[in-house]
Amino acid sequence: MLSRKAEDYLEAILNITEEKGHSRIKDIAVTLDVKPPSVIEMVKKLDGKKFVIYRKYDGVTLTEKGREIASIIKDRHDNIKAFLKIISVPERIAEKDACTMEHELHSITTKQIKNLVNFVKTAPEYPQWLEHFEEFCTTGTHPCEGKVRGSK
Amino acid sequence: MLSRKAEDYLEAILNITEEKGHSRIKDIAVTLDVKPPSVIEMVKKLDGKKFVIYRKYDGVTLTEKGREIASIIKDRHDNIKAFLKIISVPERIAEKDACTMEHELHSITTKQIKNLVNFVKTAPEYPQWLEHFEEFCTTGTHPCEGKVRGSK
DNA sequence: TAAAGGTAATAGGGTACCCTAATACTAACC
DNA sequence: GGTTAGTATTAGGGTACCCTATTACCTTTA
Repeated sequence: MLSRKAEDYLEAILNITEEKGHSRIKDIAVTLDVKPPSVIEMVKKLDGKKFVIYRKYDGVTLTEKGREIASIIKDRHDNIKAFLKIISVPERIAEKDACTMEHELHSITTKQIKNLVNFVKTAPEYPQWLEHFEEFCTTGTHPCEGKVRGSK
Repeated sequence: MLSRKAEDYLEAILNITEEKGHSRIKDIAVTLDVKPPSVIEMVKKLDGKKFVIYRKYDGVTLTEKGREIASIIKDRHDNIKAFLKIISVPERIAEKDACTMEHELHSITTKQIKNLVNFVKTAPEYPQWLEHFEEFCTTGTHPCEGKVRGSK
C-alpha cells in the first residue's frame, strides 16, 4: 500500500515528533538527507492519503493511521537492529542495514527474527553463546568441540 | 555502482543461462515479471556498462564483469535464504525475502549472516538448537531452563 | 517460398522520487 | 513598522523503471 520511501518519511516524522514535539519540513529533510522540496512533495501525498496532516507553513503531524504504520516500522527496525548486533555487526552498520531491512520483509520473517533475538537473549547460556559465536567468527571452529569444556 | 534492479537483471540472466545455456529477452521478462520492452531497455544499459553483451535478436550473455557481480548476489541470496530457513521461515517466504535482502546490505552484515549459518550448522548440538528454538517459538520458554535435561 | 505465429524492438507515455533556482512567507530584531 | 535571516513553497526539470501499442524480424510449416 505504501512505498518504502513513504514509510521512511512516516518513521522520520514519528521520530522527530517524539524528540521535538513537532515536525518541520527542514528537520525531515535533514533526517532523510533530501532537500525540502522533496519533503513537501511527499508530505502532500501522505496528507492526501490521510497518513499525516500537513498545513502550509505549519509543519506536519501524524494521523492515527499514520502513527500506527510508523510504529510498526520502528518496532521492526529495533528488532532487526538487535539481531544484527547479536551477530556482531557494528552499531553504525546495524543501524543502516536495519533501515534497509525494515521494509518489505514478510511479517513471518520479522516475527522469526524477533523470536531469534528473544531466544538467544533469554537463553541460559547467553553470554557463552555470544563468546562462542565470536570465537567461531575468528577461528572457524567451535570452542567446545571435542573438548572437556563443553557448551554448558 | 549498480542499482538494485540492475543486480536483479544480472542475477536472472545468470540463472537462466545456467539453466538453458542462453538468455532470451522473453525468459528474463518472465523471470522478473516485467514486460519485454523493460528488459530491452535495461539490457541496453547493462551492455553500455559492459556487464552484458547484447546483440539484437540474439539474446544476452554476461561478460566476465557481469558474471562476477551476479555470482556475488547469488551467493548472498543463498546464504540469506539458509539463515531464514534456520529460523523456520517457510521456503517460499524465505526465497522472496532473500531476494529483498540480497541487495544493499553491508558486506559485514552478509558476512556475519554467513558466519551465523555456519556456526549453527556445524555446532555440536545443531539439531537440539533447532528443536529448542522451535519450541521457544511456540511456548516462549527455553526447554532446558531449570530442568535436568539441559541443553547438552 | 510465402504466410503465420511468436518473439524482439521501437515509439511514446506514465509514475515515483529527487533536484536547482526562484519566489513567498515568518519571525525576530532594530 | 521595516529589514533581514531563515524556512517554506512553487516552478520546472531530470533519472530510473515500467507500461501499451505498433512495427520489425525470424522460424517453421504448408
